[in-house]
Amino acid sequence: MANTRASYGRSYHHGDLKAVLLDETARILREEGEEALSLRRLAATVGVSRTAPYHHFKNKQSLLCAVAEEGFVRFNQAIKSAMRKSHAQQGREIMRDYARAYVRFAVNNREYYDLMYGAKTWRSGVLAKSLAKSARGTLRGNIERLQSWQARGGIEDSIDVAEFAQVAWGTLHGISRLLIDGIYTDSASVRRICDSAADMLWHRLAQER
Amino acid sequence: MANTRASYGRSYHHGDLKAVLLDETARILREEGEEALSLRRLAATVGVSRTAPYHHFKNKQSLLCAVAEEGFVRFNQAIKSAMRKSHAQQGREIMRDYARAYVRFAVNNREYYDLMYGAKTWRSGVLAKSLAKSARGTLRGNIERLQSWQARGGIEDSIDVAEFAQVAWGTLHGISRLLIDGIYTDSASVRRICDSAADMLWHRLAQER
DNA sequence: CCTTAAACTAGACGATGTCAAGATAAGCGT
DNA sequence: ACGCTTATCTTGACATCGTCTAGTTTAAGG
Repeated sequence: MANTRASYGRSYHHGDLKAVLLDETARILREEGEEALSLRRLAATVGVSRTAPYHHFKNKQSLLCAVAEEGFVRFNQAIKSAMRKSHAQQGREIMRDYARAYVRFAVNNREYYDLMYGAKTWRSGVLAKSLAKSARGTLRGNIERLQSWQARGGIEDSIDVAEFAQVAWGTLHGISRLLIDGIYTDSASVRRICDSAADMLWHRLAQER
Repeated sequence: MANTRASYGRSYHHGDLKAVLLDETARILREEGEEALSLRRLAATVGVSRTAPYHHFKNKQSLLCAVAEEGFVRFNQAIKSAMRKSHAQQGREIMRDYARAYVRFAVNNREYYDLMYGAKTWRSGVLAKSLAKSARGTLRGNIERLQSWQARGGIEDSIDVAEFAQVAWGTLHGISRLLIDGIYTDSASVRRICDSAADMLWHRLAQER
């Protein structure tokens, strides 16, 4: 039902276990929350013994990291696709579309977003290497896009775009987290908050200090 | 050593268990991380049987919520104290001092901040009532301060201060989270990022769209 | 067809959160 | 001073969890 990737085989050798585990993990996280995810239950749901997952992932943490990595792929796709569809011309509109796409992804894919930027994921050390590459690749991409924009004269020279990119990231991340964690009172006004943040960011870019 | 609140009694009736549990929980979270916190170990450290804590807290979650609540108290104190000490006159400087104080608290008291705005805390339902009061009290206080400021002419009338307060909260929360979770590459430039964010927020307040 | 290695299973261990039932002692009215 | 009540603390027990070790099954390649 929720298996977008593969059907369950019935043989002793499952044939596709790794992919199915990734999908099912994401499903459980989305529908039942992090607390409800246990390797044993996961294995049982998928129809396999409790230790089978250990032949594909070193431990629970590394399974979660793999899911997170998939999250980064999906995130980059979502943003790229949103910006391709956008027919915004002015910077202000572009920024709004970006902010909306960012927050929309986070809210609609919280099971991935939680892992992508969760403390546990980032503090687990070893695994974080390829993760850090994914995440910092995204940030670096943003910075480079801003730099080339600045070179073409679209952004004031006095702006430190690296610093700006970090602030912008923080802003969108914070709004996303407050929404995901259910802390904002009125999640009805997401749109307005997003636009307001985007305008503020754009203002910062469009004029000197 | 780390017990700022009470000494351990030796009698059958501990005498001060609840307070000691709160302190020791915060200590473990700070020094060893969330993963390392188990009620059993906590009880053992404090010199009490494993089920003793259940006479003071319904379960693990409600212990954590109590710690979070203490976090809100400390947070409000920290901010108030910082703003009292600040001799900033212009809005820009005030905003900078506020941003610095906010992020500084989050980073220096991550064990509390994590709980205060952690998903688990907020999704645990029942307990959240008094928590929500604490948290939203803070937001409401900010909004009211901005409103009175606006009434006195310090802020453009066209600004929706409630909306602004939420964006500002998101921005500072996001920066704090990225720092706490170890996602920012260079946490050395915290100061610059904070100031940059503050300036951006102030800009938004100080001029019409 | 036989070997090798990948994929999977069963069993076991220690740790955890929490419930139920009992032990202790502090406080209070008499 | 004494007994009762009740808050506080303990031991025992259970289900669940992550993960290790040692075996079993099957796919694949020479």
